[in-house]
Amino acid sequence: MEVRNGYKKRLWTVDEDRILTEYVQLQGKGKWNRLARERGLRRCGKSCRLRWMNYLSPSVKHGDFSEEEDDLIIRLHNLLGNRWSLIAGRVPGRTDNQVKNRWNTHLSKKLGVSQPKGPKCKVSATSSRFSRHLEHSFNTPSSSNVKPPPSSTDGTIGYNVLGGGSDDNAFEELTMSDCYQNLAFLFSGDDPDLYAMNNLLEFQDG
DNA sequence: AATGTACACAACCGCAACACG
DNA sequence: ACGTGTTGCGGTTGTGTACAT
Repeated sequence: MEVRNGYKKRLWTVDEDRILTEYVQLQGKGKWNRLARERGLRRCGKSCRLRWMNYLSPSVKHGDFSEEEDDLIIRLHNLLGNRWSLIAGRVPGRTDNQVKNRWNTHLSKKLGVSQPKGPKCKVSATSSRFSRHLEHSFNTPSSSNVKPPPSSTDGTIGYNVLGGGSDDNAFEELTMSDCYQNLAFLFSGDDPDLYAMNNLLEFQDG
């Protein structure tokens, strides 16, 4: 087994889980590096954080995905691309890792979607940053990642500019009905990313 | 029963952004 | 303004297991 940076890649033991859980119950989340040092865990802080967020946290739902969850993920992915944390935020009890795994192992095959290749089309993480990204992208048509909006002569009103990476799928066209279908159930929330997307679609439409 | 293979999921990595002194 | 430590993200890879041969 490979050992890097003094840490092994291995599954968490019951004891390690217990130590981590006790620490979070006492000290709260955060300071993951300190936890690893103080409790003598041979894990890096990032590993501790991931274990808590993806598995030990009481808010994490375990077990099979329901059809409703699958459907939600598919629709969100259609709209947002590989923005797993944002998608996971709208699938109650599921983490970004779970959603990502679900997509990669089940849903992409089910839909016959090829895995993205080539240069990544990574969008900044936070909502506000993403909103700025969208704004910037459409103010600067020469941007390497985002094509300028085409003229709307074919019923296309929006583009999935957040796509998973390859040029082939990064700008998947969304028809009017696609967009409305996707957006209708999403805009009950107040996510600024989706608000930005809504503005984009209005811009396209107008 | 032993071995090989495919699949699902857990865990790690690199990077970028953020927080704070 | 800068440096350092921390957090969060998406992509990738290792591990365990079910199934086939």
